[in-house]
Formats: sequence, structure tokens, C-alpha cells
Amino acid sequence: MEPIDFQTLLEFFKVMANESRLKMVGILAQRQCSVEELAALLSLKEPTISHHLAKLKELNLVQMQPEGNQHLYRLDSEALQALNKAVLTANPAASMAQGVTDDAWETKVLKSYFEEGRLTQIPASHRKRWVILKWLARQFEIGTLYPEKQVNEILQRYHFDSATLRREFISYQMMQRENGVYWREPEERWKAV
Amino acid sequence: MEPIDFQTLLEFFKVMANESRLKMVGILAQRQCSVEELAALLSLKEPTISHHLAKLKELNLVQMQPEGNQHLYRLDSEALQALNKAVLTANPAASMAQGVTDDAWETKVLKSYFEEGRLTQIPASHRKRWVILKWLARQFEIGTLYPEKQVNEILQRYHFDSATLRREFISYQMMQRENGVYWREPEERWKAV
DNA sequence: ATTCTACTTCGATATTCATCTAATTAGAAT
DNA sequence: ATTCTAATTAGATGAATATCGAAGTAGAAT
Repeated sequence: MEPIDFQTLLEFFKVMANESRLKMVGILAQRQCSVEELAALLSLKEPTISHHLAKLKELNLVQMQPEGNQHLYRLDSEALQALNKAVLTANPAASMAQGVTDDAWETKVLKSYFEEGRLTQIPASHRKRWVILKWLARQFEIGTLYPEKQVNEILQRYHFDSATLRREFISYQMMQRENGVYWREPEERWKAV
Repeated sequence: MEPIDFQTLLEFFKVMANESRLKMVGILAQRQCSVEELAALLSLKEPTISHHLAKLKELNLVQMQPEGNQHLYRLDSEALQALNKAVLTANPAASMAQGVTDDAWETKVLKSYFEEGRLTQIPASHRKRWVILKWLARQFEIGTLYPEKQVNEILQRYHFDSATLRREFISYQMMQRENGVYWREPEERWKAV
């Protein structure tokens, strides 16, 4: 299956998202038609039909064959099926690959809670607290053992209430503790509550 | 597979045919998000996001779950997949079942070539000639044997050049001939040339 | 009780796009 | 050659809708 890119996907939906064009696709799926014929069937003028056919053609959804004076259009069902299938699989993935990847929101949250390098307060909302704690936890190295005193020192660079933050680290499983010694867990073990 | 009706199909395409909404679907396919979050990710204002979410909700493509102050939205992937599959199969059929069934064009052709019950001329274009001949052939009964003389008589009610029309009947296989006697073939044997 | 926060609803604006008429092109018939 | 027919292109108009700011609502924090 060909990976379908975001723009193509969007164009496909745009082309299909029109009553007249959708009907045309339905008609052409059954038999080929001239422009005049489609105009009669849909009660539209020829230029309008031409306009729609042009859009269908851009995605190779229809093929044209001249016959005498007229242009006979038929649906390329394979193209349609291919697109549909691609949509089915690619939909969630492709649209993301598109560049909305970086988490603008987390950045925004961080900015809004830090001032001159210090945490102004601990967010009340779960999800925001999670963002802040992730950032804080990353200030600790993996593989290092930190005595509680040192954990407090580091945390107090950012906020006076190191005790609360320490407790949160434990409950989110960002850190483990044993005999008053702490160490950071790898991120895949962190648990958003 | 549930047969999908034309209007639903159209609505589905309309909902997906928007850059912001398509991106939202992509994002929500991966994780649930608050409105604020989506706004940050897409660089849009909250009201705009709400607006789009409402449209997605109409098709049951997203589900909402309140968490504290915020509304967490997630994609209903099953609904999306179901719709997509329905599209795949129903597309050609459903859109036709929709009422564009009767062939307005053929009617138009007939009207334009008949005047006071008589054929003004035999169309030059293949496709139009085909329409006219179909109509003429239906003036003959199936199962009846017509001597050539009678075929001519009947045809001349509509046009002076019965000879040409007779020949066309044969070449389109609308009628068969043997020993100067003609009979009409059932329509499924007619051959548009 | 009051304030804050996140979301929604409302009303206004601007853009996109479907459709039409008129003009143009290309091919067929006379 | 000229006329006719079918299709396309161009330009104009109107309808649909994406987006925003402002106002309203409901829940959470203080």
C-alpha cells in the first residue's frame, strides 16, 4: 500500500465533499457519460459539469475518451478504490506526519508556569502538572543515585515546595526510592495518573 | 455491512474535507486532547476548535469525557473505520439509489428529436441515435412476426426513411430478420455500437 | 462567596467555491 | 467554406463556512 500524504488525502476528501460531484461519481460508476448527459441528469449547466470533471480529473478519478464531438467520461474505479484503501490505513498516521508533531501545547504550558527559570506554582490540573513534572524529572540523570537531600536541592532551584514535587515524582513513577535514596526511571515507565 | 445513505456519505466527506479537522482527527487518533491543547497544536483559537469538534461529534467520530475543568476528546476509531469501510463498498451504489435514477438526458434527447409525434431527423451522433432507436424499437411487440412491409408502415408513422431505420435495427441487433420477416429481440440482446 | 479556568455559544467577517452567462475552441456535418 | 454541436475557459455572483473576538456558562480553586 502506497503511503498517502496529507495534502492528497485532503484533496481527495475535498473533491468528494460535494453533492454534485458525489452524484457524478455514482453515475459514472455505472456507465460512461458525456458532459451534456451529466448536465441533464443533474439539472446543471455544462460549464458546471466541466468544472467538476476537472476536479475529478486532477485526482485521476475519471478518464476521458473523445467520441465524435463529445467527451465521454468514465470512472476509474481502481483509482477510487486505491484512494479509499489508502485513506483507510493512512488516515491517522499520515495526517500527523504532516508537521503538527511537536507539542506546541506542552511548550505553552511550560512557558506559562516558569518565570525567570523558576516555577511560579504547581498547576492544579492533572494534565498540566504532568507536563511540568516531566520537565522537572528530566533535570535528573538516569543511572545516578540521589540522596533525598540532593533531590531537594535540585528541586528547590525551581520551586520552594520540593517535598510535594518529590512525592509527585514517586506517584507518577518518574523516580524510585529506597532507603532514602532516589533514582530516575526511564520515561517509558512514567505513569500519567 | 450497513448500507450507508447518500446524505450520510456526503456529510462524512464534508467533515473530513477540512485541513484543521483532518489534522485534529490525526492527532486524536494518537491520544486524547483537551480543547486548549488542540488549539495550541493547530495555532487556532478555542472557539474554532469547539466548532470543529461539534462537527466531528455530529458523526460520532469523537467522544468527550470531562476531566476537572476540561473536556478531553478522543477519536472513536471504530466509528471512523466503519464509515470508511461503508464508503468503500457503498460509494457507487448508494449515491445512485439517491434519485438521479431516471435518465433525464434520454428524455431530453427524445423530446428534442420529436415534433408532433414525428422524428424530425435521425441523429448523427451514435449515442443519440441509440436513444432514438431504442424508443422506436419499443414500438414493436416481442413475440410478433412483422413482414418487412409492416415494419416500414410502422416506422413511417415516425419518419419517412424507414429503410435506414430498419437497417439500424439489424445492426444494433434490436431486430432479427429471416426470409423478409422481422421480429423484435429482447432488450438485453441489443448492442450499442 | 468570589475568582479563575476551560469550554461553549453568538455574531460578525472574510474566504472559499459552486454555479451561472458569455465568449472561445475544436470537431462534424452540410 | 460555412454552419452546428459539444466542450471548455473566463469572469461574475451568491451561498456556505472557517475563523475570530466577545459574551455567557459551569466547575474548581481559593
